[in-house]
Amino acid sequence: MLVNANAAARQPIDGHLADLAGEHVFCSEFKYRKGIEIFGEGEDAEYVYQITSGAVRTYRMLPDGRRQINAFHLQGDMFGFENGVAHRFSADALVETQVRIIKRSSILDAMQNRVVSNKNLICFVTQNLQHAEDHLLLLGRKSSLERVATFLLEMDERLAHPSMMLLPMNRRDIADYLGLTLETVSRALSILRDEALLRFDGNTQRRLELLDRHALAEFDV
Amino acid sequence: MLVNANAAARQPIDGHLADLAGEHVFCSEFKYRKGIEIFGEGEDAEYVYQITSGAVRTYRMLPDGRRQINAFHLQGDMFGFENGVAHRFSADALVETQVRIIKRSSILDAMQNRVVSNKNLICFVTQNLQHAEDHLLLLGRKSSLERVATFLLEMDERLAHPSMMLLPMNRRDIADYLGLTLETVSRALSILRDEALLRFDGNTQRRLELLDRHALAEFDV
DNA sequence: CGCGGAGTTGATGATCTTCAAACATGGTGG
DNA sequence: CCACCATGTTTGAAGATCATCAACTCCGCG
Repeated sequence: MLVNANAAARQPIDGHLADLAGEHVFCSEFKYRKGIEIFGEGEDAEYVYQITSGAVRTYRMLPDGRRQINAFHLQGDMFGFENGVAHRFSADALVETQVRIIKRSSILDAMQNRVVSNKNLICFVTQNLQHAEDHLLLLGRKSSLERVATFLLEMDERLAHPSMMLLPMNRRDIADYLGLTLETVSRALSILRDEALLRFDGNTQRRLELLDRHALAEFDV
Repeated sequence: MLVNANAAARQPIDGHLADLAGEHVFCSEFKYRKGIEIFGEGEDAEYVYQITSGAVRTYRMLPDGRRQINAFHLQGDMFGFENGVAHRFSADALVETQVRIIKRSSILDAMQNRVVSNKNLICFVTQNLQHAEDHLLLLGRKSSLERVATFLLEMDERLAHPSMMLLPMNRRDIADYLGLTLETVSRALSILRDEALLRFDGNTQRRLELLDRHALAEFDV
């Protein structure tokens, strides 16, 4: 927060998770199959995670099954930071996903010994905060069309503006991220397609191309 | 907008802000009248703020006037932290408010010289993040009654469970915090009053007493 | 082939917003 | 001390948006 994160807004750290805690710390690589839980709400927050490939959703649930997805994490992103001893939300792999993990205690030790790159660590937490704050505006004040347009532009940017975008999540995940139902998301996408702002690749529903980013940005407010 | 405030004598402080930057840093005290802007979106993020008395709202606005309040800050809270050079939000005094301010650069220098309590700094950012994440769930997935009940319990806790609670914000502020309209907030409060979960003090609308915190917590999910 | 998961589309309904009116409150000045 | 006005709040009625329920299609896969 207090440090300048400038251009590399989406790049949490300079490359490797180990940089965060100096060269003294080991990382392990883990692989999760599609749909598998990486950690659950209430579990001990023992590790911090960085995605090397794949995609992850972090979310909270209400007792009656309502779910709010806080964020989708893609390649290079880190997640799992906690203040307390337990995770306050859950994380699942959206697709086959590979992660580096590092023990939280390693980072804490490293901090104690002043070998941590504090700037990077704080930048990362602040990025999560800024993303959450942007999302508050979306959830509190945007219409369904605006939410979907915002979502498409966010994914487009994070996937580096590919000509053909492959969404790693289904309609329900998008809906639970945007505070809508999957039907409303589907309807909004159909409207944007009918307005020629995007098109789907053949008969697929997850491979799509943004045809008019400028017009989408107007929807985005 | 520091021009509107009266500068008090420079003095060392104790409490969080001082912990953050060590004992070497000085703070000024400023006072803002009700409704006055403390800083605006896009302005240089030169200072960090801590409330000694009063209350502050931080918020973002869309071009057409829609507003989302991210948080209400009360006595002891800090706000105004940013990653970049500019504020990403605005902040106004809700009531007559006194704040301590410290130059961001002081904290940055202190970090450089390793005199900052890094743990505290990261904890602070993480606390903001956790509040935002809780609020995502509220905005994305809770009904109007649930939102208002959650809000009342949050204020109750932050004001240390007073027998009589004095809200420093009006209905519109509450609505813009909860992603509702002021009418919906008013209706929800009337329902909770009719159900004897709370009562207003006399004919006032901002002084109220929670009569059944347990029942409110059930609404809160 | 048939089955199940994912997505689309339509009809209906609930919740919340919008528009409007009435009332209360608190400060100001005659 | 009271009239007066701006601001804030409540309440009602009507309307819009989104959710729910349901039917159907498409595709992948055993």
